[in-house]
Amino acid sequence: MEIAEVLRKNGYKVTPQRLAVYEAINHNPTHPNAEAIYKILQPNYPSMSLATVYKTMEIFAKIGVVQVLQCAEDAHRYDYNTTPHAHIRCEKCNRVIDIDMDQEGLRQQAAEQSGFVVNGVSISFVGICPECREKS
Amino acid sequence: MEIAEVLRKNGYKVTPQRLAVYEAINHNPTHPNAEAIYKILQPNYPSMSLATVYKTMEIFAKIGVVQVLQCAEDAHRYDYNTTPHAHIRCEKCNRVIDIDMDQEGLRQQAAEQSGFVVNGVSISFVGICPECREKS
DNA sequence: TTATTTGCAAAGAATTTGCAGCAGT
DNA sequence: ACTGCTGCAAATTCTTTGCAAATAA
Repeated sequence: MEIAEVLRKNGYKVTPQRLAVYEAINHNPTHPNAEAIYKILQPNYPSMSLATVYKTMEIFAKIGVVQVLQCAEDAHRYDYNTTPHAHIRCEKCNRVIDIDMDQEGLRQQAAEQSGFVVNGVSISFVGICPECREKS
Repeated sequence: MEIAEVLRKNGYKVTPQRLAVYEAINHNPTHPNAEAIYKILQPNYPSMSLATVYKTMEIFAKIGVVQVLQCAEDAHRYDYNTTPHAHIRCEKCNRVIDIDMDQEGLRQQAAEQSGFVVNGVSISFVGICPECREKS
C-alpha cells in the first residue's frame, strides 16, 4: 500500500513534506533520529523544518509506518521495519542494526509473571561492532 | 559489601549525600527516577540538589550499584537490583516491576547474528497492570 | 471553502556542566 | 593540604507547542 493511501485512510493529508520524510526513511537501514532525517532532507527540501519532521514521525509511528526504538542512548530512532525484532547498538560508532528474534515466548513469560496485559516488547543490546573492534 | 566500601574501592569519596541517595534507592522497588529520588530526600536533606542526585546516580551506575532502565517513557529510572532481569511498565500508572528472565540465550543469539561483542542487554515490556485493568 | 498542515520561534522537560566554596582522606 | 565533591545557576539536548500563513481536500 502506498504511503499516500495509508495517510488518507487514517485521515491525514498527503503533503510533499510527508512524502519526502517517507522517502528518507523507507528502506533506510541506518535507524535515523529526527535530526538525521532532517539533514537527509536539507539538500532537496531546504525549507523543511525539524518540527515538521517530529510531527510527521509522530504520525508515522501512530499509523504503524515506522517503529520507535528506545535503544538509542540519545534521541529516538526510527525503523521502517515494523515487524517485531530486536536491535543492537555499537557503543563506539552508535550504529544500530536489526536482530531477528522471536518475541512471542518472552511476551508470554512476562505476562505470566506480572499479570499484566502485554502490549509491547523492546529488546535491545549494546556492544562493539566488528568494524570498531578491528580498529582497536 | 557496604556502600561506603564500594565507593572507596572505586576511588570515590564517601559523603553524606551519597549515603543518603543510597538509602533512598536501596531495596526501593519503585524504580525511581532522579526527580523521585530528589523528592524522597527533600524532607531529611533539604539542601541536597537535583544535580547531586544526577552525579551520584551516574557514579552508582558506573560502579554497578544500580542499573539504569531504558524502559521508562520519560526519564531514566534506576534499579538497585543489578542482576540481569527485564522490566514491565504499566502504560496507565507508569509503575515498573521486575520480570525474571534468562538473558544468556538472547545474548548469544544477538552475538551470532550481528558479529558484535555484546556488552549489555535491555528487555522491557509495556502493558496494563492488573490494578489499572480492574479500574476500567 | 475549510480544516489541516507548515515553519518559525519560543517553551518545555531532562540532563549536564562550570565554578567557587566546602569537605573527605 | 590536596583532591574531589557540592550546590547553584546557566547551558545543552531533545522534543513539543502556539500561532499565523499556506495548502490539500
